[in-house]
Amino acid sequence: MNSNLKLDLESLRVLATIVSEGSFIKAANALHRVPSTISYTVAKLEEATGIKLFERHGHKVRLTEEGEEVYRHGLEILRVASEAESAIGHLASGWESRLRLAVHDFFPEDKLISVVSEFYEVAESTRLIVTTEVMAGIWDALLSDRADIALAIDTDAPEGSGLSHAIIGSVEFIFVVAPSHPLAAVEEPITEDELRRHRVVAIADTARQLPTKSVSLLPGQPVFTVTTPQMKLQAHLQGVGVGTLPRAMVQPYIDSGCLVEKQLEGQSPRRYPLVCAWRNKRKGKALKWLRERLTDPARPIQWLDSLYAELPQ
Amino acid sequence: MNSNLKLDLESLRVLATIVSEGSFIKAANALHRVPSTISYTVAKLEEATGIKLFERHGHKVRLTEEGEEVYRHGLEILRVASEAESAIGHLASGWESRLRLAVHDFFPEDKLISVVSEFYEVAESTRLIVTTEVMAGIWDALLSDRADIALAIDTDAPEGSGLSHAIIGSVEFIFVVAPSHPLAAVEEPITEDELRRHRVVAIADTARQLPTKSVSLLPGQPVFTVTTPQMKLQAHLQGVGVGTLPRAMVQPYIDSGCLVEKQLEGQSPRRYPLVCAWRNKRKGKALKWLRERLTDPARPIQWLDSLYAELPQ
DNA sequence: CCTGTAAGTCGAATGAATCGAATTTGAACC
DNA sequence: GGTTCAAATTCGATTCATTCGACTTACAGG
Repeated sequence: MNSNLKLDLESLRVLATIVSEGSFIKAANALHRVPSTISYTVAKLEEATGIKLFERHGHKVRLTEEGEEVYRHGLEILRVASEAESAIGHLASGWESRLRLAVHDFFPEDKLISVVSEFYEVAESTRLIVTTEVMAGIWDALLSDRADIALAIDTDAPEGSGLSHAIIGSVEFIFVVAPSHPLAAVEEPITEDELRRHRVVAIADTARQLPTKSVSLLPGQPVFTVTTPQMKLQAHLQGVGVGTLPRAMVQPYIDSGCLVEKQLEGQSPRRYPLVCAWRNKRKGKALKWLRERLTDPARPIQWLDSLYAELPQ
Repeated sequence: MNSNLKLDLESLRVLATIVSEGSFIKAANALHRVPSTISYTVAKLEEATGIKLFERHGHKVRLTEEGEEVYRHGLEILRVASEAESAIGHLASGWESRLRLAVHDFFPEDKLISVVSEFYEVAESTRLIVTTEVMAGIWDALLSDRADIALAIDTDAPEGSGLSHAIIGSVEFIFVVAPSHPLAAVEEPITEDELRRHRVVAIADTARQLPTKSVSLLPGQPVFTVTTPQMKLQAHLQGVGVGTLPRAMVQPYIDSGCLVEKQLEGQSPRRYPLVCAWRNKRKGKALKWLRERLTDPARPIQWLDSLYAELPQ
């Protein structure tokens, strides 16, 4: 029943204007048309719908009951059309319809949410899609076009891949174990031989195409692999394994005695840069805004424990 | 921001057809247009939106990312428009957009619901609004145009008011009291003098303009007024008051000994007609269908205890 | 290199939308 | 009861957007 009757938006706009203005003449003025045009359009619409829309009492007109119903439907259509027009307008002026942000798992959610809400204030019509990735997964997402912009840890972007990046801060990773864990009692610095005997907790790399990287994994070392930072933290707390975590994430537990920081032989606490990366071909305004917001030195975001200035070297 | 860009449904229909058919040519055939018209319309739409909708690879054409977004919005608009067209089509063919049915409180809900579901099978586009009224409230609703059709008890329609009605059954009202109530022990028939001493339960009349009627209320008799039949029934069960109720409603309680039927002096059990009434000016198809369904002798509805045939006189 | 298919361009024809002037209609006022 | 005013409608003329059809361009596949 794909009704043969064909409405057109212009007639509905005229109808809506007549109703809101109160008379054909006023509608004509509002629409910069001559009154007879309004009459013509109404007659055409009545012809098309087969419904008498107005009761003519000489020089006064009033919507009929059915006319009112048509008017209501018309308003609904116009509302939807107007929303679409607005969204399309944004599109045309360079705002993407969606922007995909890939974020390294370690970036704290609360900071992210506040940036997202700033984003929506300027880019209502762009829907932001945030995914989390781990390690090389971030770069993989950018390169395989699953993301338009990314927040990563470490600058290990593949060469000549059409990606740009800016350093926006740094994060200190430290080695922690539960107080009940055997390593807690071992004298510092812990040697590689000692370390090798204990299970390490690693987060599964989400890269699908790039080779996965192993961070501070010793050959022959037993590994417990988890999928989220929260699971890794839990594993540490319960002594299931050991490994490095951002200082900002574990400091509260160290303070309360639930975790113990240990120095490793030949490995001072390591600082990695936090970077914002993007495909340098893309030009949309939403991408531009988000990139500039994230990399603006004047409005730094305290992502983890540290700011750019603290990055050594 | 009431965007200056003016979409038109025809262009969107063309866009949708191109996408669903897969090429300009096939769209042209489907729309009974010549191919160049399709080109023209697309160019016009691209001009209007300021967005390149298609990527031209020689003689193959594919939606751009933005084009896809416009297409999606277009589909949404067309969907809403099509729904409206369908509803307007129904309106034009005489189906009201709404039908207001006023029902006397005593009509059982389960029977009503089954009629309503039959109604919606034939009249999807008409929304049925059911209200309940008490006594003269029913006629008041019809007369003051708060209802289009009504189910009432007793035929006391005001004269010459433009209403018609048909008798669709009858209902027997009987006098009942709780076994614990003083009247339960009184010898039948109960005299007016005896009756006058006990509180009667009445349902508040919902009429707003017509004079309210008092049914079997004796002068000087104390009254407990409630708003629903269920409350009246409860009042009877708990011995708060006495009065008449439809036999169909109280029979289970009589059977289980929770209520006792008593004969009143000079007042045999009374039968009242059930009537369907409507304003005889109204002409919509939904009203016609519902009126015919409710008054069809071939498909009687067992509203309360009785059918039309049982009405005395 | 040809052939077939699809899209785009252009000029001409068509007819729907708009205009403006004249007419009708009813309400308001004297 | 007549006059005036305001609003809607009718009608003929005009314009301009839409459509057509013939032609051109671009590419894919044999």
